[in-house]
Amino acid sequence: MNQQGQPGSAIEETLRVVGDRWSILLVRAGLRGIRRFDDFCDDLGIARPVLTDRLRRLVKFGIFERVKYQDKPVRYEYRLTEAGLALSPALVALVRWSEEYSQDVSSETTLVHAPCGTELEQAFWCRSCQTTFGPNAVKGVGVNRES
Amino acid sequence: MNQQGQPGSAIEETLRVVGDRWSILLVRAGLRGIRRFDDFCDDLGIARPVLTDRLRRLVKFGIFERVKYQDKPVRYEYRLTEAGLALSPALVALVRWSEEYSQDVSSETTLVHAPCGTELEQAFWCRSCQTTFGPNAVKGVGVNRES
DNA sequence: GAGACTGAGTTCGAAATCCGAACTCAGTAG
DNA sequence: CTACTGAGTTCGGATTTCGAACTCAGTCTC
Repeated sequence: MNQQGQPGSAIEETLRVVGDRWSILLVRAGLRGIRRFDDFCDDLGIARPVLTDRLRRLVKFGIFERVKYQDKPVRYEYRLTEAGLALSPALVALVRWSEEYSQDVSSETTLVHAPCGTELEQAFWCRSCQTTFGPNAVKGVGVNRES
Repeated sequence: MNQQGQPGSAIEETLRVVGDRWSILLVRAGLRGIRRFDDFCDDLGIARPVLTDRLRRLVKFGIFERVKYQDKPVRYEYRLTEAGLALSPALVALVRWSEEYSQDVSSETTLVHAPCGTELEQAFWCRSCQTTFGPNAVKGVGVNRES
């Protein structure tokens, strides 16, 4: 799929799992506390067969886990794993982008620093330099073009 | 599409544009300096008709722009707009997640702080508190579950 | 103990997308 | 005149997606 033996297959792999219209929305729903099949279904308006498939895939890749939460009629629910929770920075970045650049929709500031209510910004942090910096100082996504 | 009149339609809108296997990869390619139709095609291994469609959509939503770069035979190329560049935090978050959690692939650390070479971390920044903080202190994605 | 209900899925056929391979079309180079 | 390039289009077949309806085990209500 990637012609030249370049690196970068990791995201391709990841996007194959998470790179569709629903998966990220499912993670977001998970973060909002939704756990049960029908609730995902109602909340997102996703078709049931698709939901079945996505959840199975997300479980397989360790983003959700299927947990029995009751015995009498055996019932399972889906919870975000640690790996799933770890997707939240990506989610936050997307939400922020949406608010800033997505046309049409009313862009209200919804993401804030909980303690103080200020709109948050996102930055990269270097623990050895003890500084924050922006995307231009990142090497590896590709800003180092070698064309 | 969203049953209850909840907020959060902004990301849905965004994911309808960017939430497929190729669009994010296209942005990443753009960041790596790729600009021309055939180069996108070769680099990603994407089918031509799909590439045509994706680029058109991304242009329509202001992520790429179609720029004439030569006259004799008129030729156009695709460049990331400011909005497109602004997707890089999301991309970085995804790459980082991939490196850390994606199974199988060799996870080499590819994202570093360019000046010093240290692996970067990602944080949220509050300009009024002048601090960085993690996802748990964010209000709005949903970490404030009310269950 | 018959009927309705619940949660978590399956099954179905129609509609939309995706794919690779081959084709187009304008302009250039030899 | 022929070959080549860049940027697409066209084609038919394969794969996904969809909504609506169905299943199935267990439970609750009378």
